[in-house]
Amino acid sequence: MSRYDAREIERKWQDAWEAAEVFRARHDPSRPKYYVLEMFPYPSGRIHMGHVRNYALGDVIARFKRARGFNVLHPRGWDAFGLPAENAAIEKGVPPAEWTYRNIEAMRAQMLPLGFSIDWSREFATCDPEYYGQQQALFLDMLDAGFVTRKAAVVNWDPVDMTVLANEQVIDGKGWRSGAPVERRELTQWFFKISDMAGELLEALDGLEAWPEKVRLMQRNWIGRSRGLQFAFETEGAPSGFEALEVYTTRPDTLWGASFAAVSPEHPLARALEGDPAVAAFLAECRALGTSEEEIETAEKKGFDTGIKVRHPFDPAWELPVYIANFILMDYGTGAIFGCPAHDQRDLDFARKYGLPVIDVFAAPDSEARVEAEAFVPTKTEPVDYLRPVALGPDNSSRMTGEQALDGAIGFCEERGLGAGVVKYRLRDWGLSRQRFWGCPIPVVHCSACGVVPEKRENLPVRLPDDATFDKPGNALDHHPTWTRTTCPACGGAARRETDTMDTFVDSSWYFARFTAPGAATPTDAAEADYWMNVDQYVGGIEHAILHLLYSRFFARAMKATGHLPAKAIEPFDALFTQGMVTHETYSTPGADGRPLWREPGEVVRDAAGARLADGTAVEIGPSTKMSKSKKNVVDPDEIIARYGADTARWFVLSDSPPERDVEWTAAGAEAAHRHLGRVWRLAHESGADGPGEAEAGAALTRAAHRAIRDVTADIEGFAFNKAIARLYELTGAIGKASAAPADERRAALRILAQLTAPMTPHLAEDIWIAAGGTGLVAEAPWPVADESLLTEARVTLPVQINGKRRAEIVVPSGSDAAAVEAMVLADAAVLRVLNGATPRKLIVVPNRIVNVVL
RNA sequence: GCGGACGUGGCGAAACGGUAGACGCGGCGGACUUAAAAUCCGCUUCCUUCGGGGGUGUGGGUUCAAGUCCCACCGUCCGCACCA
Repeated sequence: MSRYDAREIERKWQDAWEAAEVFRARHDPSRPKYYVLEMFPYPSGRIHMGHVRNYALGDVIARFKRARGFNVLHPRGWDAFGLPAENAAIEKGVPPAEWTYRNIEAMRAQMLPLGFSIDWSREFATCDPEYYGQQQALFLDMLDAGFVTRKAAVVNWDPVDMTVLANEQVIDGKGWRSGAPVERRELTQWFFKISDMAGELLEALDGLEAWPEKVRLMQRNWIGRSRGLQFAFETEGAPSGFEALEVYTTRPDTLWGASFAAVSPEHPLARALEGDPAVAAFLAECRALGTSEEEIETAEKKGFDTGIKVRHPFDPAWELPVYIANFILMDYGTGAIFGCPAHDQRDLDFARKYGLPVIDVFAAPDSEARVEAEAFVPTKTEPVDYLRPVALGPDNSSRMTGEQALDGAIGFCEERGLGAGVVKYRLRDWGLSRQRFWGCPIPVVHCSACGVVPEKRENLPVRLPDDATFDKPGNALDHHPTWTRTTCPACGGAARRETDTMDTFVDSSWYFARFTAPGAATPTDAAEADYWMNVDQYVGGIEHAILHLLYSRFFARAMKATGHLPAKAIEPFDALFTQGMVTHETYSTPGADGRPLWREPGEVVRDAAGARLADGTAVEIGPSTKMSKSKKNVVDPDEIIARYGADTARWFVLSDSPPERDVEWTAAGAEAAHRHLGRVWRLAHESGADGPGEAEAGAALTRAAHRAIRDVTADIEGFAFNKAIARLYELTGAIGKASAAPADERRAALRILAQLTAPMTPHLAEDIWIAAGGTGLVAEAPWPVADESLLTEARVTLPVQINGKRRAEIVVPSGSDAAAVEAMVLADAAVLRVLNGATPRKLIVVPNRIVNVVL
């Protein structure tokens, strides 16, 4: 072999790793474990550069920790249930299981050449009956333990996917997957009672110090804690059963500014009035308006005066009208509010429209201004002057912050029995029922005699049928001729299976625990879970910042409560890293209809002057965006591996940007990465001069190698992989220039380079390790340790600033004390020239760094 | 509107409050070659009268010293939002 042949090298070392079972994770209590996990992929059929980056990042950590002496668990599986498989079944007639497993085969075949240090013996797919059967067992345990409930609920109905969506899966009023506007339907649904855990899930965020602050903040906002007053208005003229109207408010301090009350169109009171044709017409109008929050938000505020009155809690003689209003959400608080137009823009718009009074409760300090067109809504931490406080502030003044006023108002109302301070959360229960075929069947049966009955544990898994047909819309399980027929586990009579399957977020909420014992006959194995949990480092995309991570945190708690995880695992991910995307320039030529015609990078010839097609057509270069099929700015990992090898792809996605930021894939960058690896290969294989060499050059090289050990180690630990790579470029350059160094020292430096580069380019590292006289596998070699005595230079160059401007530099022995440095500075010719006879007022000497002369 | 992140050469980016621009891309020059490719070496923030002078979005401030800390503003991106 006379040049760098990535393909041959990579195949050879992958075989060697496999033969030695280097990456097989074995329970070994004598060694500290380290569990590194990347978010598992959906088997769409092809891997993309985003996968390569995600797994390259995780592999650096896994290989580094292994070299540092940890017993590393680095597994991979497949998030295999979901709609695309059913869509394929509908469109192409391929059974979902066949489509899915075929995709898994294809993607695994694409992944293996990348040489990730995965323990493939633990691989599973969530659609394996062995996995989802355990998930069913887990579900039954959670049902027994009270974490699951079944309730009639207004649900988000996706009319395209024909399924129910969790609130969390509705984005801007549209289904997160289909993008179709969501409709509202009432169904009986299965729920995980995650809202019961809202407070705990919120508080525990504080302990997740190795999570990005951004993710913790997003979860905090999602859980949405608020404190306020819940109280009941006494009603006048309401139907029987509605003598009181429960209201929740976060601003009880504005009660003196109340001018109306309003209920949601879905409020029971509104429904009770629906017999009135006018009410019915208004409610119909509200429903026709659409149900997305976005539509509700942008619609004109409309209300219907019910004629009912409520008494103001502070003054029974003061009556407020009760409206049904289209902007009140049933899901938040009690679905009923009081309106304070002066301090809420929605209420103000509403009051202006219906001629209701606007009563100022507070104003900016010392301001005479009163609310006109815009409501006055200061932050709750800002002090304001209360014109009519419910209670005075802490210092008996009417000037206080909203928070102080809130405390005072809650206290005032509680003392008089007018209401209670309560904490509410925005987080709602997690609806897990899906009316789809390709998911984990919910293991219960419906018996006409016994009602809803859990399936017996010994009958698990409740398997999906292999012979479903997809010629009708809706749930193929419902259409199956025999699958739904079963016997009741309680009475033995004829019964019908539940045909709802589970949200795929359930599958991904515990897979990390299953990896600790993928073959166990129970969901987890206590000893294995105790040894391997928690995930020490989780790596994935920011798009999962809320749903997947919140659900997993909930599941971990429920699994602890049901005996499936140890107490330490209630927060399953000790550290989280969210990586950026892989982007690429976009290329387009003018299309016939005036819209851009997107061009693949392969069609485009790019040079300094611009870009054009092979036939010379000018190509417009657009901004670099996430690689996507629609814009065709996609680079296929297969092609890159075929042309340059896996190490080049790995090196490039790690090298150019910090991992949390987006990285732009460029053809020139990939070329450069490959060129560098070729250079490393040549350095190891070209026959350097034998013989004694020059001791000084050897010493300098050895020092450079040990500095690289120190720096690369620190950079990897700090996730600064781009900086680690910069240090490796430097070390490579130093070896290349050290042709005069003794051969032994040169080879020692090459072995250090092999070890330091192994997390990024593991195949090439093995190759140069052997070439430089290493024994065994780098993948099994301990991480090198820097020799402290080699890290300091004998002399350092200190810049000398005069009044903060750099004017000279002096060379002093490393570690010189301040007095010695001062003397040298004051004797320096360049310094004396600038001083021009002046006497410095002060000399600041920062040892080994800098000197500043102050005049 | 609220919350957060960010703003540094032609580009991707470095920089415990201590020489701004490490490292890479691109560019320029050179070596090798009949030539090219490959490879290697050097230069590459801007201005400059070659002495220097300016420079990290803008304007202030703190400090011996500010890309870094503080205040205000401008811009970009992300998250949340008629949430009572």
